[in-house]
Amino acid sequence: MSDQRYWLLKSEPTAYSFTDLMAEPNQTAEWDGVRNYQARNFLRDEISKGDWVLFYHSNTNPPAVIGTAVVVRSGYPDNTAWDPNSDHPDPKSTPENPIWFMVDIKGKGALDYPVTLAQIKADPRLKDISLSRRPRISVHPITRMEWDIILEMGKEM
DNA sequence: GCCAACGTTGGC
DNA sequence: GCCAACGTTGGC
Repeated sequence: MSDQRYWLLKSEPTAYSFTDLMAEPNQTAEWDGVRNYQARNFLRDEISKGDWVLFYHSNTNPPAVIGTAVVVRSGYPDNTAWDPNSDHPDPKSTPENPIWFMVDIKGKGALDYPVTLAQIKADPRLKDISLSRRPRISVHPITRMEWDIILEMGKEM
């Protein structure tokens, strides 16, 4: 709790959108289905309750940060991995030896305006953002400065 | 829908 | 443990 951290989580809106999150009871949902080891390590080891989250829509036009959320439960085993009826079953992961982890997040609010990937890439202050440097990971740490800049951009036309 | 980037798998 | 083949992500 003492070390406030900031993250960017990607989701394909056709699979799960920010609107879906805000429609959940208490605007809270499990962030499950991550099946990438680097992202898993962040979820298991680093994301903590109370951390802030930028919710990013990927594989859509345009890709953009669309809202904010807060982590309400730190990393714990992703039980959808051993549910054969889930969208992302992985029989190698078991309750005794879980491979995959998830967190719970609570949606806070949409930005006034989405901040597009093009805007992020065009801003020299954001040239080092993990989103640009490490494509295809669904969990990115961001800095407080990057958080502030993107939220500010989300209030402007 | 194309395809670049990169992670994962599996033969050897 | 190397690395080619294959699969996936995700911008465009």
